[in-house]
Amino acid sequence: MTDNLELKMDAYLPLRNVVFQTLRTAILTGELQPGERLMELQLADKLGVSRTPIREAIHMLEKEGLAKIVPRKGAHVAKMTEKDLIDVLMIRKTLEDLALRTACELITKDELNELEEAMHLFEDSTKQDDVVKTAQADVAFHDVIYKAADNPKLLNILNNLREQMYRYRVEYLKDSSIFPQLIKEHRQMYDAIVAGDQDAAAACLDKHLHNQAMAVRDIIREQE
Amino acid sequence: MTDNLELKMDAYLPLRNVVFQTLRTAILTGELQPGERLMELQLADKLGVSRTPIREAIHMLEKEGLAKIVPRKGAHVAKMTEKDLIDVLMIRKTLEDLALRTACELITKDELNELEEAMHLFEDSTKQDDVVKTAQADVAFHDVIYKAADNPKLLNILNNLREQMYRYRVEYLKDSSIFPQLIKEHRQMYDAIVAGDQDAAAACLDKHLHNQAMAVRDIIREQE
DNA sequence: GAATATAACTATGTATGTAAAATGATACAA
DNA sequence: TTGTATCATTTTACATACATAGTTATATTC
Repeated sequence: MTDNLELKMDAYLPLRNVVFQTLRTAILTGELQPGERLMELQLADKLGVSRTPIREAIHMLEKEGLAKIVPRKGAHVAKMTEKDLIDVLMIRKTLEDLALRTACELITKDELNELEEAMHLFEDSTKQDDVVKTAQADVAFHDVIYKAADNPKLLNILNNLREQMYRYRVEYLKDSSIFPQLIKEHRQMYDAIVAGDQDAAAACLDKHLHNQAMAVRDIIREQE
Repeated sequence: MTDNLELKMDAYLPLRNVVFQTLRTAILTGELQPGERLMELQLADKLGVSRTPIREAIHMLEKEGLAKIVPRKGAHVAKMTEKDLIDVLMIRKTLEDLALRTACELITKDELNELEEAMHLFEDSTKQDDVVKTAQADVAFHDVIYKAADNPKLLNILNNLREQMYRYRVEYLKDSSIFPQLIKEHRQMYDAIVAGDQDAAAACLDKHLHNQAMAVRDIIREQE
């Protein structure tokens, strides 16, 4: 485990949330790797807080599917097997399709502008060689779509499922040769949404997801 | 709030799990009603444990969508608005369809027998005038189907979504005049699965869900 | 040398004390 | 009567101490 976990005490938020964000980021960026143990005392020491907020943050991580808690044994960063990937993907495919189609129907002019902007921000980010930023911009693009579907519960589930895969995907995003493909897919999706063509948008999403899945699968296979 | 919450210390489980189960049951049976506050000290007193396991149990309830925690203000039993119902239903419809179709493909002989047994157990329970038992038998029937889909993540999400609605449904199940309809729907679904007819099963499920939705909607409207 | 028992240690589970925030009540002023 | 300020109370948030389960290492026995 890395030694440089540090709390950002920006705003006044409950400590558990700050700890949660800190650990979450560490997991998503690969600083804390799948399978790595999350020990309360150790983390409390490292972050300079007591065990209580650490405990609560770990429970929050479990809720997000990023950690696994085994009673009386402790917690570790959740690992993903190939079966897990298939399972998650099956659900994502179904729900992303639902979100996308709903968004096609409900999306407003303002949200379309937002989507266009998010698309451009993503394209810009790919030129800057900053993996984390690119990943965030990608998430932001899809988030605009999900939000347009106006179903917070759905948004929440999709974010959870996505996170579980995305932390395996950071590695893959370091290979900048895939950016043109991603940009193309985003543009196609945007165009289909503007045209209100649900089927076209859905087809595009399917391809997009498939590509992600292949990348994550390769990384999982390497680890096994 | 009722005064007769009591812990069942059956097995050796972490206290937080026991507390969680106790509170969960109380919410699902309506003993703790939507909107009712969940205060740590009060519950700790009532259940004869310290505040820590109560706190952790409440967080587990939040994860299940049964409680809502507001930082520095406390927790209460989650309330469902009509919009929430529509949102949840949209997701359930999609995912139950996925689970059912997958189950149609993967279900084994043994699981088919299990399903038939669960169906009969449900029918028996309706003759016994025990609402809780009937509700459980209904859940058990659908669980067999979900389990056959062999996707634990999907099972988990579906259970969560179902729970959020089911606690509103207990009232409705007290009206025994609806039992014949439910029994018929279960039988149709069973037959369709045995025949491997995905579309027929899905159509049946859709009707089943629709009926549930109407019942829950009425109860939500009454409360508003 | 292998196997089992036991003891030391580590990490989680639970209880409790203290601090800080939010709420509600009461008093006073406009 | 309404609005504001202050204070008491309630409740959560965090820290810490103690209890117990689980793990590992060591010693003893066969």
